[in-house]
Amino acid sequence: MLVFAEKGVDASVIDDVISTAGVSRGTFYKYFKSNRDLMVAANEELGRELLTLVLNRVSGLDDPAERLALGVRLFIETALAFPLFARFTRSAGMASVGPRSLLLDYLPGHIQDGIEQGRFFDLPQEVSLDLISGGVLFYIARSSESSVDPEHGRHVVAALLRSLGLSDAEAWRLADREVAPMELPENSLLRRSSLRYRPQGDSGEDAQ
Amino acid sequence: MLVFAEKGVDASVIDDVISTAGVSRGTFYKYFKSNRDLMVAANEELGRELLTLVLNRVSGLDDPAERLALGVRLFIETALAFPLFARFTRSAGMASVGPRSLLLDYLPGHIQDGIEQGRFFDLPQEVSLDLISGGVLFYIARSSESSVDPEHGRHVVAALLRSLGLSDAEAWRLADREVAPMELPENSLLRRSSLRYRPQGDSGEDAQ
Amino acid sequence: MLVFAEKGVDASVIDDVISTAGVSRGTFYKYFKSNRDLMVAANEELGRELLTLVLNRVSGLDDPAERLALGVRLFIETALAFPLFARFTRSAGMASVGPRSLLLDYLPGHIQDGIEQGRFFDLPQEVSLDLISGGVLFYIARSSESSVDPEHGRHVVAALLRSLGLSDAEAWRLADREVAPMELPENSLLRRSSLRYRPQGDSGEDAQ
Amino acid sequence: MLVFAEKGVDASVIDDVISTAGVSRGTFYKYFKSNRDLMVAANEELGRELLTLVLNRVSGLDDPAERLALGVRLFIETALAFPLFARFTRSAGMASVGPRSLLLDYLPGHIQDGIEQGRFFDLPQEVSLDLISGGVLFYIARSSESSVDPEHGRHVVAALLRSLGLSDAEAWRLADREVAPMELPENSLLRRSSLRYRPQGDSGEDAQ
DNA sequence: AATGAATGAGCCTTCATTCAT
DNA sequence: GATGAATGAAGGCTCATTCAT
Repeated sequence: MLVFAEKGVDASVIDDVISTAGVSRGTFYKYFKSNRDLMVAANEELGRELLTLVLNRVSGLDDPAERLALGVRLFIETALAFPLFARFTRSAGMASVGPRSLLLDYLPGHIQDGIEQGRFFDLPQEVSLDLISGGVLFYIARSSESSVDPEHGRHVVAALLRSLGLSDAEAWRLADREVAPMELPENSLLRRSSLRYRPQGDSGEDAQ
Repeated sequence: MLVFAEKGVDASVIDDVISTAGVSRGTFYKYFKSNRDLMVAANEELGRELLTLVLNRVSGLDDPAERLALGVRLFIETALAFPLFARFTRSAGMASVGPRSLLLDYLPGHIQDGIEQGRFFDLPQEVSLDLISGGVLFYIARSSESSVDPEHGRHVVAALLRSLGLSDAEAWRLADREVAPMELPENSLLRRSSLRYRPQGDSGEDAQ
Repeated sequence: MLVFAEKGVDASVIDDVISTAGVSRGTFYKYFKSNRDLMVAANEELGRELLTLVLNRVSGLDDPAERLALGVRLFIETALAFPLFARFTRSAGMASVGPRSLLLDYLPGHIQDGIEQGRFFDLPQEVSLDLISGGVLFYIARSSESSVDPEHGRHVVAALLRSLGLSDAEAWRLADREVAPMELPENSLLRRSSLRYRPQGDSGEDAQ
Repeated sequence: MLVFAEKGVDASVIDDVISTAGVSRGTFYKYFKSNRDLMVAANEELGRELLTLVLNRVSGLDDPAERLALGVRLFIETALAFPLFARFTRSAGMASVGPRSLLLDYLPGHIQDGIEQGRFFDLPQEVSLDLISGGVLFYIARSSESSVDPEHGRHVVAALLRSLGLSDAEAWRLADREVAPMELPENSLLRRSSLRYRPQGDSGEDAQ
């Protein structure tokens, strides 16, 4: 994560990876077939971690709109709390929201529920996903380039809820809730790597 | 554009560029300092082209919401009509919506007008931009990976308008208009390059 | 001369040459077959210039030791007075004292005379040339790297005369004379180019 | 050494170096950052080798003039005995006598001693160095271009001693001694590379 | 199981030289 | 006679990958 966040996913690496990991070339190849392999693995591991936590927090809620709102808020707040995560997400670019990603696992169910319960308009599923993924990713990416107003996360969520069909009042009611920060498990990948993270100046050069 | 669309911006090229362009190595370096230089130039040229056309179509309209709606629709429809454009946009990834991009030049004015005229909620400007840029980019990117229902462009626009504060009815009124396709000038970069474009199977490997 | 002095003879050039000369690529090739061609031409022209002047100054003297001493002093003093010349000489390296060079044209006759008149020991001609060329070149080269004590030119000449067989007293008598600076003709290559010369920091990188 | 001697230091190589060394491109860059890097390293290694041997031979002598004479003779004789060394030295040009070179490490001490003991005139140190370095380098360079009379090495040494202040008789007494050839250690860089050296015709093209 | 030296394909970049205008 | 766009050979350098130890 440290390397991908800093260099971008496509800027060559392996040497950086192994030196950052304190591991030999040979060892790297014992565990990963290629660089992208590692990136995919890291992405999946990270996704699994976050998804589990989000689902824990969300599973008790009846209202799909509330589940969706809270989930997206948690995602955004985690990105703000862990710049490494925001940076990694930006580097992974649209791949981070690709087929095997957290958001795409998490969202469709809640959206579908919302439509069935009449809380959301009957938008085509893909369109909803594009809007949410795109909006969230851009907001997070921006947060890793310049500092963003942390309150704006609520605006993002409210706007997304409105686009799905909620009234402004309703949208704000859900978006405005206080949200306790995620509690990462002791050995969490994100927690461990964030400990070593020292953000570098952003050249913007290799950004996606 | 042909090369960037096919290979992705970061899968290095130059050799492909010059053979596609039918130009020698030395000539390339006479005009561009690096590969990324070329990409930036192409992106800017393309942006200039489209922006000009969009502004022509939009400048007569009084309602900022209408201007925004039409502009975004035109952008989306152009991407669907010119797969090369969609593909290029996906390859350029978030860079295509970066600081010097079409959308960021086009949008802020209209959004601001809309807020001042009371048509839009008073969202933070950046949040609006994130939502629109992100949503549109994701929709276009998806259109270049698999085929999308061309009607969904209207859904995207309607949803964005709702998120900005329009009622559903109002949003649909604007999003549902018929839109005449863009008429690219004879010597347009996009038109000329599209003539040579034969979409390739998408490996997904290097996709952003 | 400006370019060769600055970049060194082997560091690639032509582009620098033509831009310094304010001349087009094509024009360059009309007059010179290659870069080295130009360098040889410049070296010859410069040599001719200096040789003419030295011979004028020296031809009236009967004593071959005196002729040699004055000639070498003039060469050295010119190098100190025209840093461009010193720099160029250093860049040309041993080539500047190569087969077609000033010194090799100038010296042998006087040395031979000196031997025949019993002023010099009967050293092998080549050995004398090595000592004089080598010593002078190194002194000049050093002067273009760091500043040297201008008085040391006399020491060089005195030492060379001693090595050829003169007594220390005799050597100093000849080496210590005041020497009027060379008067370069109006259109002299060296004078004209020196006008434009602004010494750059010496990296020492490409130095010979 | 083989490559530098043959091609000259500035006629770029790497490809020649690695094919001569029977080593891959990557391996080259594992050990040296650039071509010049390698050249510097070779020069230093060679210098270290010779300096060690010379010091061994010279350290027992009380008379600094004798030490200097023997050292220079050894240097010259080694160059004549190992044409590769002569050729390499010529190619390295003035760099071979540059700041980190053998001669500059070796000479100053003895010269200083000589002055203090009244054997040498009180020449400025740099001037002595210029004369000795320049004279010796030129003699060696010439030996690698055409064949030189091996006896002339003595003339060079005698002349240098005279220039430093010794009488002709004294100079010859020291310069004329028989000198046993240097005994290079088994694994000496110079010895090993000389084994593979087959001198090529000298085009003179790239000569320094 | 870990190591890291070695490999070489792949790409980038420069620059001498040509030649149509 | 002068120009400068175009060329492409020549070399530089990096980095993913292999493999003997």
